[in-house]
Amino acid sequence: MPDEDAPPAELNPGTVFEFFNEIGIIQQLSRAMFEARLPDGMIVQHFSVLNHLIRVADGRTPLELSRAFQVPKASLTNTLSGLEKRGFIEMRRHPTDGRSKQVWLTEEGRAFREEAIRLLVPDIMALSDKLNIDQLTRLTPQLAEIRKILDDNRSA
Amino acid sequence: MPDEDAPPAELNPGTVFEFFNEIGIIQQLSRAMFEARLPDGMIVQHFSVLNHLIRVADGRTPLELSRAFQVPKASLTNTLSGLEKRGFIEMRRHPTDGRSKQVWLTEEGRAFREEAIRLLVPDIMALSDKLNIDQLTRLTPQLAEIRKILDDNRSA
DNA sequence: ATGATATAGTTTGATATCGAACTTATTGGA
DNA sequence: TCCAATAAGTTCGATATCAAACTATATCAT
Repeated sequence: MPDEDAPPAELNPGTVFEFFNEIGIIQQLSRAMFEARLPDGMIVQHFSVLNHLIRVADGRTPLELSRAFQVPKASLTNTLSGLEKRGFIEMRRHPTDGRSKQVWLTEEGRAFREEAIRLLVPDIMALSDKLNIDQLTRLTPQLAEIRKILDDNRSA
Repeated sequence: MPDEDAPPAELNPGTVFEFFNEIGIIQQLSRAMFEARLPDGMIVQHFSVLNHLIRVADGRTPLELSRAFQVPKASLTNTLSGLEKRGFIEMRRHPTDGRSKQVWLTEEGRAFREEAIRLLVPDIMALSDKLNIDQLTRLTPQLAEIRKILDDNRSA
């Protein structure tokens, strides 16, 4: 059965829905691909945190991280405790705000991230044969733009 | 040894990471947005199944659905039991294969989906003011292409 | 026909997610 | 100063996810 009475072609909710549907499947597949290469019980979220601490700088607070990843702070508590248990990060008291903490990378954490990347590269290279990297490079900023709009919309 | 022909300069793994990172955040945000409008304990996966059964046709088997959504069949078992408990689907024996089952929509299921869409449309319309729908329309087939590559790569 | 193998779906158990309540610390106003 | 309101992080409980083992059925080779 087709949709309701023809709305203006571009405002069809199905268009938006299809877009998010593709996003969801890609996320599912890429997560599985990454996690297959990570050792033990490490999951993408663990790796993402290490990566973020390298890219931005360590010493971030849990709240900063939860905002960066758009997940509830309770989820971060869990992720960070996993990383701490493995000795990849250190939680220190915040120097000026007693309520807060800082997340610092350990040497083991840095080394693990490098090793993880080394393990991932072959997969990515194999994909690169098939993926159009130019296309990916063009898509990323467009996705970032959409992500920002969704994020603003959320808090609005 | 493989040839050492100059690799394209863009083969930086970071490019691919960034792409998947944006995908992940958009997925997170859009899921939260949809679920905020769904009643009770309904989650996106429930809605997606109803939607798929309408779009394709009901009478699909659980395995077909798990392939369509790229999730393990054990996850589908759980999702389907939630839908069945709410009376939105009926599980029937497969007419020719005793190992299998068929998933049929009930009237309640169809009605619920229509109602859910009605509740989602205002959000999507609000977004449409800010999102560039033409851009979205251009992006979707490109994402579908990437999704196919990832999917093939998975089973290969 | 018959046993071996493969397939559809469920169960189980372990972990991830995350809203809500809670604890502790900071801030701001009187 | 004091206390009410706010903020950072944790705990708790309920649910989702999913690999591995399991059950039941089908298919294939001999």
